[in-house]
Amino acid sequence: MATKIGIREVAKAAGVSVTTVSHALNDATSARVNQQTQQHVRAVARDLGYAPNRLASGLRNQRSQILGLVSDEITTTPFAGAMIRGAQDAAYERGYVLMVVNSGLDSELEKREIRILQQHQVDGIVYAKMYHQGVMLPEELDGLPTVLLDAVSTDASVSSVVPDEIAAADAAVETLISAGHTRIGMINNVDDIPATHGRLAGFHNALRRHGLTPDPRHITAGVADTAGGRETAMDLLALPDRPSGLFCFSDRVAMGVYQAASALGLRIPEDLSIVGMDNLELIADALWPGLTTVALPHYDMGRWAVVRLLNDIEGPGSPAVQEKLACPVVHRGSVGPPPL
Amino acid sequence: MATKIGIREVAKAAGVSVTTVSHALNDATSARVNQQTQQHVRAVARDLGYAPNRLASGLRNQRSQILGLVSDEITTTPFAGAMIRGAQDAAYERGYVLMVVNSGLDSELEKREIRILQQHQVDGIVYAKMYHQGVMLPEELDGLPTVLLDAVSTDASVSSVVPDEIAAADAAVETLISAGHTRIGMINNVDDIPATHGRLAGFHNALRRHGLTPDPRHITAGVADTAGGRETAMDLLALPDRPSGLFCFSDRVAMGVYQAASALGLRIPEDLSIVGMDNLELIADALWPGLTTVALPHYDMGRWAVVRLLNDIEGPGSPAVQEKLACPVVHRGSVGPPPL
DNA sequence: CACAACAAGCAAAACGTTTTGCAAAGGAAC
DNA sequence: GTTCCTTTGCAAAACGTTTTGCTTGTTGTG
Repeated sequence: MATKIGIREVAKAAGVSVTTVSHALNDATSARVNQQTQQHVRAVARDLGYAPNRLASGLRNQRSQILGLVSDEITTTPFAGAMIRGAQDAAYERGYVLMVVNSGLDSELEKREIRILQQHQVDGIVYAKMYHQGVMLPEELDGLPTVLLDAVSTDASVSSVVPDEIAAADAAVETLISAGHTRIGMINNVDDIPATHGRLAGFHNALRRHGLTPDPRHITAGVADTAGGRETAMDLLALPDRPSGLFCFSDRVAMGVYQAASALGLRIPEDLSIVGMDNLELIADALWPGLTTVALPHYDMGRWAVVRLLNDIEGPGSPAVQEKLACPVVHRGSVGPPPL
Repeated sequence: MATKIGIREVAKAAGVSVTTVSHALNDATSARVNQQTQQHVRAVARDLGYAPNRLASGLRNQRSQILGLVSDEITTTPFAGAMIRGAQDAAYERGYVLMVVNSGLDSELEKREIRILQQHQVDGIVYAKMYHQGVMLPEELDGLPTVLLDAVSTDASVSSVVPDEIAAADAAVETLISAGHTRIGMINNVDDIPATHGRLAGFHNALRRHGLTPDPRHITAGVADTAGGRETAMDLLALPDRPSGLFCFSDRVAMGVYQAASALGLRIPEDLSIVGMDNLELIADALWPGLTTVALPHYDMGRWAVVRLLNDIEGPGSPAVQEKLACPVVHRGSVGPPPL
């Protein structure tokens, strides 16, 4: 293998100094090099297949062009992938690269991993959670540009991005209302997390806007998985005046409702309309009929976080913002007009 | 903020030279520093909160302690997360960190991303695919230690790790046989990928070992998603001498079979036993009854790939190996004795 | 007592860039 | 023909480490 070619080799081959090569390649610095030489140097560099050593330039510039992404990743959902992909795409577009680290629930480990990222001189950190939650930032992040992804901080000095849970639930329920439903129920989660409260609020908002009053017995909650949804739905659907439309906390819960409906001999959407939430394609697309649901914008949140972080890094000073991203409704086949 | 503390500051504070600090901290180099001074230096370093700059040491050592992970990530499954987590855990244990990059199906983009990883001087690359496939390595990887994850290469000089599809399918079918089934069918995939052929082979192996001959009409194939599974199962289960046990190419297909069974009034597992494959918890755990299936060892594969890569990097010379990892059966409730 | 051997520590070079200050050459103005 | 810009280029310093000689004491051996 020929000796690794660095800027020196390029300089020699082009018959100029390394200074000139550097200037020619990073045209930024004012016209300190003539058009012709620049062209020439670039041609030579390309021919030689020169690729700058980013360790060296990072060292010199005090800029690594690396972003750290720390995540708890205890999830079995594909959400993590979408967020990371969004973040990575945005980073790529700006010439950065992502260093990914995950620590599960071990906060000691998390701290150690953050320190390692700092040793690698990351220019900033995306602190990601796999579901929308409130967090207290570990103090090792002090002084490092940071953006929260799918989480909000108790201290408001750091930017964050989360789904707009309220608007999302509102839109979900609106879908049922505009199909003609008036007796609408909800199966909520029992955990004390933002999604639980936000989605309930959105549910109420939509009904109120249309002058509908929900029957309290139609607003239930259970463990937010399929078994929980099934059990909760069994009771709810056994009611003599059961709702004709049901908003479910999540697609997994909705799947449980499908099972309960099937067990009770109810057809979807003829006898019961259902809207889920999350757009977990693995489930929403697989159910029969397809589940109408509202998508959590994981990819877009990942993107937003990195864009915001890079803006903070490259032009500091803008005040922190707490962003809520819109959640589009995805129509499939689980909503129809109410039975007569 | 106090001036960033580097090795110089530690040296000054400890009253020794930077050389001595370096030696004291990386005890590797033979006893060139006295026990006492070492202790002292370490204490000072800890008190000052010294953290080495890895850009600088990487530059000096020609070792970045960074591994690149390039993946196509077009998947909506949680598999990617498990693989990356496995890889990351293994990397962490050896003091390395992962730089993750994903390119979808765009091979031009992939090449550019690999070049960027090289600019960051990654010590090696894990080349990951999101489902088991054969690939041709992009030539930009020449000369860089590389391991394939969930893929095998046409050129056998690079190590790789994939699931043992044949053994996995064999174990799945064995589960049905040992429950007493003799009329066993399979719904396979139609794509020309290793999983398709491997799982079919495993199916035949298990039957043959027990002296069972499958009815050719019971071996079918369809698009490997839930709708495909449902349609294929509709025909298969309508047969007068339908199988009593069914091995499905994937959990998604199995979910389609559940739907078909429900539509035809067949109970699981009383009338029909089912084994899936993938252990897609989101589905296998949510189905009712739970789906017995065989797990793809994504986490372990991620780990294996990184361990192997680090061994190649730190002690080169061992011949490439094509590893197949075992896939454990996960028992839930979809297998029972055959109907009388 | 002379001399070697060794332990402990230091100064300086190197890794591959970017950037600052300086120098040479050319042209314009007087 | 001198002075003074402007343009173009270069040499050298710097970023924060690690490592290679080299120097100084100290101890041990004959």
